[in-house]
Amino acid sequence: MARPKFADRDFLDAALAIAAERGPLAATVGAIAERLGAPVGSFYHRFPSRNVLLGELWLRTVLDFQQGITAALDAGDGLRAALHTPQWVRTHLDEARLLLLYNRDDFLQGGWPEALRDGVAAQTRHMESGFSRFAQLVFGRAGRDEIRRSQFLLAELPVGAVRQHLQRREMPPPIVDELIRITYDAVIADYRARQKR
Amino acid sequence: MARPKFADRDFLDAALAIAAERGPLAATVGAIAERLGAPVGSFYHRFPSRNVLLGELWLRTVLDFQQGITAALDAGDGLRAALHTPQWVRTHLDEARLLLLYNRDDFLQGGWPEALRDGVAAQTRHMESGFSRFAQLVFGRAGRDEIRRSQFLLAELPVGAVRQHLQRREMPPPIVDELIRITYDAVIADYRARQKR
DNA sequence: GCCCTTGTAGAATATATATTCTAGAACGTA
DNA sequence: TACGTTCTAGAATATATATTCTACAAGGGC
Repeated sequence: MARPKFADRDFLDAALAIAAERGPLAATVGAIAERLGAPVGSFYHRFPSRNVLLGELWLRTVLDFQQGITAALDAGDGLRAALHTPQWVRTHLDEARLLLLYNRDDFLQGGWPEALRDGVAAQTRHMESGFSRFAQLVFGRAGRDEIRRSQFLLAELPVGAVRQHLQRREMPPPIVDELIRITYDAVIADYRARQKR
Repeated sequence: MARPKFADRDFLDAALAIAAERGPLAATVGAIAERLGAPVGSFYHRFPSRNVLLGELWLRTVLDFQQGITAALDAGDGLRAALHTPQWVRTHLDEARLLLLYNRDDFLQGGWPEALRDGVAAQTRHMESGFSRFAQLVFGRAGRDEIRRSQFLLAELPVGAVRQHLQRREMPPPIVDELIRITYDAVIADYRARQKR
């Protein structure tokens, strides 16, 4: 038995399942290895530390999530970008719990490992550029106020609307999309009305 | 030195400060005692366990928070109830971080202690009755759809709008109240429009 | 067939943290 | 003033968890 019996991927998936079920804290090295039937030695052959594993899991997840929003922005469809969150949550319940129910920094213990700093910084930039693009798209301008409204419509609003369902491990019902839609229209209409004054 | 040098309150306050600064996980018994200059023995004279301390801290905080919302509902002012969150956050930054940035069940480790179960259950009921009252007040009815909209306007929306500022430890700027107001009006207007059809 | 590389396997170790335990001090009271 | 209760004080203990270490096995290249 020397050729790979477990892949990096297996450990990441096991950690995801545990974190989604019982919170990131429960994703201990022991629990992950046990769920996979692997010895902890194998774990440390793949990952230098628990924090690196969790960090990579978080990054892989957030990248997948953001991809849908980016695609909607590429298509010039702001509303679809805002509605991406409930959509994605419906098909990625476990990943969504991990990503939307915990703060990035409480997810792993101690700080982010040096090795992933760049990845996190890149992700942050990508997110910020998303807000800018959204602002430009729906408000025609990306100043302080427009960016703030974009954060609200693209992130705070959809995540907020979806949270209680995630907590209960349920798929978000249609009313969630409806509330997002209503708010989306209202904030944009308000902005335009304000421009006239 | 035998008469009380430290009160229950002191431990709760120390725990709050640490939790607000570095997250609830950092509020270890050792850290709390150290911050206070108290020995851990004194801690265990007041509280049977760390979980009970954290639980009591959470309960005392949520009760204070809810009081303002209840008062607004008593006055029949739905918008003020929705705007209570940013208001309260401005004057209770530490408490707000603790309450709004973490899930109730991730806040303490393991489950809630038996001794506090009743308190938590009462709090849940109080919250639910708040949603009902709000629904009745602004929608004139408290059915499934009206309750869901109330949760959105009273909880998800204000908490979502305030979150990024809490994470940065900053007071929410006026735009937050503005966004809440806009959304509030829009969701209610939409509901009324829907009634006519 | 022999050896080297890559993993498996799981015991050993280090550390953090909650909790318990033993000693002793101060205040109020008889 | 002697005593008991209430706390302070901090050492001792138990446990969970990350991480390291040692042993060995299987497949591939020589």
